Formats: sequence, C-alpha cells, structure tokens
Amino acid sequence: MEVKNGSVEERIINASFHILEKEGFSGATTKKIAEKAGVSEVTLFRKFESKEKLISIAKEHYSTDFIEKLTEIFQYTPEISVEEYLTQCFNKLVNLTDNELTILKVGMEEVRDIPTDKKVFLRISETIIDELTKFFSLKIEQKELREINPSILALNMFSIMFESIILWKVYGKQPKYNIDRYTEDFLDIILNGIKSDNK
Amino acid sequence: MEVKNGSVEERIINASFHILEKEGFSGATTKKIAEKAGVSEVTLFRKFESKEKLISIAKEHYSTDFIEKLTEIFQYTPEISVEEYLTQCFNKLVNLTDNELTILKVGMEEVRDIPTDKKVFLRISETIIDELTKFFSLKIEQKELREINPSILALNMFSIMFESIILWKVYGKQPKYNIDRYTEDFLDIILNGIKSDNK
DNA sequence: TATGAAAGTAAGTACTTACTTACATTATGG
DNA sequence: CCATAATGTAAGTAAGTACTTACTTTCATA
Repeated sequence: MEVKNGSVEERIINASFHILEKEGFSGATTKKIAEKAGVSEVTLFRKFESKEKLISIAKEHYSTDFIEKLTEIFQYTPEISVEEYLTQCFNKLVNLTDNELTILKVGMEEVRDIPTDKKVFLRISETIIDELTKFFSLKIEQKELREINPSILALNMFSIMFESIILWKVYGKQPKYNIDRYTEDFLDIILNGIKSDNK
Repeated sequence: MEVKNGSVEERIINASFHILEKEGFSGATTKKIAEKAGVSEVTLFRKFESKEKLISIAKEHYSTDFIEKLTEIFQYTPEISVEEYLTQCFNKLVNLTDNELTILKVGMEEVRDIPTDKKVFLRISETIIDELTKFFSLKIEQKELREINPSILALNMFSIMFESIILWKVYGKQPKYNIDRYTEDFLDIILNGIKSDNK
C-alpha cells in the first residue's frame, strides 16, 4: 500500500497509531480515530476495509520506520572499538524520543493473536541481534574479543540494553543511576567479567 | 479479600485468569468467565462488584503466587558459588510450566492504565533484582567477585535471564541453542568478560 | 463552466457488553 | 422441617461498536 505524504490515508494512519498507543486495540474505536484524523468515519471505511487492517497497516508503517532507525543506530565501521560502539549505541537508544519509542510500547502488548513473524518486538530483537552478531564476529576476528559465541553475546547485549529501556520507558520504572554511570558500569562488567582476580 | 479453597469465588477467579490469558482484558467477557467457572453471570456479579475489580483481584492472586515461586528460585545459601547459583536459577526458570508463566504474559500487556506500583512486570523485576543484589553484595564481600556495582550487575543478570524467557515463552521466538549450552556460554561471558587476553 | 472524484451528513443495522431486576429453586444447618 | 442464604433463570436496559446505505456537498481540473 502506497501512502502519499499529507494524504488523507496518512492522516488516518497517524491518528490510528497515536490512539492505539493511548487506548490499546479495543479502546481505539473507529470513531475516535476518525475524529483525531479530522475525517468522517465513513471516509475511514472507504479508505480501509476494516479496523483490523487499518491498525495492522499503521503498525507495519511505524515499526518499519523504527527498525530503520535502529539499524542506523547499530551501524558500525570496522575500526570502532567495542567499548566505544556499545557506548554510542546505548546513548542513542536512550535519546530516542518517547514518540519514537511508542511502537515499542505497542509491540510489547502483542502477546497473542498475531502471527509470530509479524510481532513487532520479535522483528526488533532479530534486527538488533543480527547486527550485533556481525559486529562481535568481526571483533573476534580482529582479536579484540576472545573466542566466545558471538550470537549469544549479541543476545545478552540486546537484553541488557533493551530491558533497561523497556523497564524505564514502557513500564515506567524510575532508573536508579544516570546513564553515563550505568553505561560505564555495565560495560566494565561485560568487558572485564566479574570474577575477582585473586583466584 | 479472603478466598476459601474450592469456593465459588475461587472458581470464578481461576476462570477469569485463564480467559484473560487467552483473550486479553476486552476479550475476557463476563459471560465467558461465568461459563468457564460453571456459574451464572448473575452469581459472578453478586460476588464481584465489577469486571474490572474481578480481573484485578485475579491478577493480584496469581502474581503473588508467582512472585513467591520466584523468591524460592532465587534463594541462596552463603556457600554456593556464583556460577552454580546462576546456573540453578536459570534452569529452574526455564523449567517453570507454561501455566506458571501465564502471569508473565498477562503482565507484559500492562503498558497503560495501571498504576506503576501495581504493574506485575515491575513487581517481578524488583523482587528479583533485590534478591540478586543481596547475593552479589555477599559475593563481593567474600571476594569471589571483584568490586563492581552489585545492583547494576543484578539488573544485567535479570535482563539476560528474563529477556530470553520472555522472547521464548511470551513472544514465541524459537531458541537457537539448548539450555545447557546457552547457560554455559552466557556465564562464561559474564564471569570472565569478553576482552581478549593479549592486550 | 461542467464533470467526476472525494469527502461529508444522517440515519440505521445488527450485534455485543457490563450490569440489573424480579422471581423461582436448591441446599444447608439448627 | 423450616428459615435462610446461595444460586439459577429469564428477561431486560442502556450504551457502545464496526460497518453500511443513500444522499448531498465540495472542489479540482479539463
């Protein structure tokens, strides 16, 4: 489906998404969506054959955008050090606006009804884990990292970085430390391990 | 609210919860709940003043149970090694039945409307992180671990262990490795770090 | 200026939902 | 065995919801 900039379709899609975030699927009524988009409900149904399809188009639209943004964040050049790369990634993640993170919130709710390969959260996790796996493989090749399983490391790093963000931005947990302190400490843990030296 | 074993109230609460898992809040109609509980809808409303309160009682009930179970899993004796402890915890987590994990699925959906201090996922995370923080503090005191920030380490370990479980059991991602392999590898990473030695 | 597409208005359909009322039935314990 | 409490049945209420139909208005453009 091609959606032109500034078109009625686009306004409806945007409205759907913002109402979806605030009200959830069943709370996002076609009436509210039409109102927010500034069109009549009839127009909405002339453009989209059902509420279900509209919502799924809106999700698709926003999750594609978000995944693109994540892909940018996790891009790397071969020279960058692991520490620098991970610091940068995490800082950029934390600086995403609430608006940009909306899709994450919406994705966390998809615990049923949606086919596995369409679940936003799974698509996000796969994208990031793939990118991280490639990066860590390179760094193992370059001998900056020792011979560990790169895809398990990638899953761990994904977990650490995203779980903080999810707890904080999706579920509203107040963070205990400032970002710089937190980043420094978790990188120290991952880079150097936790065992004491005198053993 | 005291709910006696085998009482009508209990049957209604159980039914609510199982329908809630399969259908979500708006799909869990009082009609379905009553039917599943084997009572009439009228009885349901005589026992609980609204659907909303019923669901919140059911969630409270099941999340308290689950948190108790988690507390058991994360208990420790002062002698146990970090490696052994974390291995045991993760194995026990993975062996929780789908039924026991239902509340986690239900909790992941609570991205709005619910006051922060009642969100199931936040209560779970706080319980585990507290317990892990105490454990790691002890192990730092005992010099098994070096001087790192125990609560950041706890958050990291919580993230690694739970994110795998959530991806797998809540969102349906197929795991790439078997548990033993995975456990061994992520513990190696955390215990020994990832930097190559020759630097 | 005439035409056709896109939008709106008003009304309605068919269904579902949480919750209620009034009354009948069953079960239980003193 | 009888009074009382717990449950069921049947019906209904009031509101909402996705979606439709029929007709009118707006507006760009050829």
